[in-house]
Amino acid sequence: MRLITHPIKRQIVRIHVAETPWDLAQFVDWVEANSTALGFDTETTGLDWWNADRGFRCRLAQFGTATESWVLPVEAGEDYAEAARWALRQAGRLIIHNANFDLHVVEATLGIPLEELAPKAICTKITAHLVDPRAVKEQGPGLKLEELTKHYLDRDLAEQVKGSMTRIAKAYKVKKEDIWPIVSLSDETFLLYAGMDPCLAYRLFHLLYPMIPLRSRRKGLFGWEHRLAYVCALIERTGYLLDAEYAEARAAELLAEQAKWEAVAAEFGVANVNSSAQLIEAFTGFGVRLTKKTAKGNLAMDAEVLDAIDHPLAEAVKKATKAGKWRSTWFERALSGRDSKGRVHATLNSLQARTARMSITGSVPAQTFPAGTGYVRHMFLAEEGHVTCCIDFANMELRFLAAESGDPVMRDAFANGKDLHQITADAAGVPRKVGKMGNFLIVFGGGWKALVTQAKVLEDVARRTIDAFGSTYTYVGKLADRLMAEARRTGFIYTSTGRRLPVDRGRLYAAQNYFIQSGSRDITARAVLRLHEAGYTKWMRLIIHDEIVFSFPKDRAEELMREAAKLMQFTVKGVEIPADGEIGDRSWGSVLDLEDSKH
DNA sequence: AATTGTTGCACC
DNA sequence: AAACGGTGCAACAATT
Repeated sequence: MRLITHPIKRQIVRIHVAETPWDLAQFVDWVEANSTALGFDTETTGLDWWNADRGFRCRLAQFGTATESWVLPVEAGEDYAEAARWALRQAGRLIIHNANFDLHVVEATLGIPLEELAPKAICTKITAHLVDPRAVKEQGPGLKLEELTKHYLDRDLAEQVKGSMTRIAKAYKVKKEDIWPIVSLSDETFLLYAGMDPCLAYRLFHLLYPMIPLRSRRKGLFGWEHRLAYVCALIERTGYLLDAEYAEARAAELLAEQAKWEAVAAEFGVANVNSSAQLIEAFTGFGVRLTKKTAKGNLAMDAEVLDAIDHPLAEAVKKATKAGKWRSTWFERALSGRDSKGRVHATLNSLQARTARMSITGSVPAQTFPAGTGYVRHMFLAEEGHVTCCIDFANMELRFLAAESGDPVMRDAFANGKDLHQITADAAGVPRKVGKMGNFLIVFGGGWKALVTQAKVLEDVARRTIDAFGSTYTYVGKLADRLMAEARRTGFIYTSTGRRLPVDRGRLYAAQNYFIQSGSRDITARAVLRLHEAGYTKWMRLIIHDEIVFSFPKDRAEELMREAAKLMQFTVKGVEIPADGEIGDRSWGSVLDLEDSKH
């Protein structure tokens, strides 16, 4: 056994590294003495846990308390893997940073199912988010283990740990992302880094849990965020069946399109259509006067600028960059993320944004798939004998606003099927489209200036629309005032689920948006939990803000859709937030085609 | 040569 | 008086 010692906050941590199977007897004694709760972490060859049948490996499994940890080289032999399995089952609680990842790793490489460990897992990322959801760039503590260590535990240690893998990668002369499969299991720095992590997670949990606001705990947020994360892990594990033939055909088609327009750009002397610098030079040379600036004060070269330029180069650039982006971001990304069974596994970050909104990352960045067309979504297939079904909430954010503000005009509009956008438009004497934009702008916390740029209307029209909103839905303003007053006084607002959200004092107007966005996310979250309890998880494929995508057996699809929509439907303070479903053929894209053909 | 910052664009 | 909220990813440019 090898012993490495290192302080956290001047308190020595003893890291035990098992080197022979004989060391495991001592590990067993230690686990038995500390089995109530153990910090846990793994070091792996990468992030692609779904590739355990073709190269993905778990290299180390680490267990820890506040002052001691054990590092088991599970890659080096079945004895270590068996000991790790035993300890995982022995522990009353497992404290893990970003638990879903390690639970996937354990299932895929050590064979303990999610179903067995998830109920006793505690995620420090969730815990930290309930205390303070802000990222570092928002002047918050952040949510990564290193960031949390720096903010809450030991600044110097965090800096050291942060740099350690970069230094090892340098020594091996490889990129940082390529170091994980090759770093030696006897590398002292790597073992220190690995052995420290479960101790950090253990300490963070004990420090942070009491800091979760009482109101959050009373509403059971800690528990249901963990159950939601578990459902997301199950959905991630199932993955989504990819139509590789379709994806490859589209990728090829887009590559040809891209090449065609790049050739046109080349004729005008632009070698790289993605280079703003080259384009600025070329257009300036043609005598085009560029004025729009970027955030940093440089000349902008975006779609708006290009749209205003009447020159064949502008057209070619737009077409070439779009084809290139769609090819690489959607089709090639999905194709390269396939597992051995042709499925792709998105990462569903169940508690991500400052407002708690979920994010979807990895090979299926589904939240940003082009809307209004099935072109990209066609590559995702329901199972054999199944059809795709999409159920989404109707006007969730505005209905939520109507409910929480209690505004009688808004409530009446929704209760009696009136056209809310038309009501706003009529009150301002503007077209319905402008009224609609105004309604959504209020949700975002925007003002008349934003309406000018977005709706391309004159200043007085924009002012009139915003004013009309205020005088028509008077209770909305009252809610905003209450939230801003709370934020000004305390720096926070509380949502109706007991979530505490920090509001920057210089951007108090954002309080209303946080309240609506977060409350809406929590409705979707609870809908997912209801669906899970009713046995729908095996059919769920993705959760996208206010929409859930399912793969239903074809012969029961109608019945399951009706039942699922009923489960999702929510009533907030007497206001219904209905959920409506659509059934397509096998591909997700077919659901959109169906909608198109109806209109 | 690898990492970090900037820009642009896809969405709710 | 006015205040556009929240994401992820690719490519290029600048920095280390």
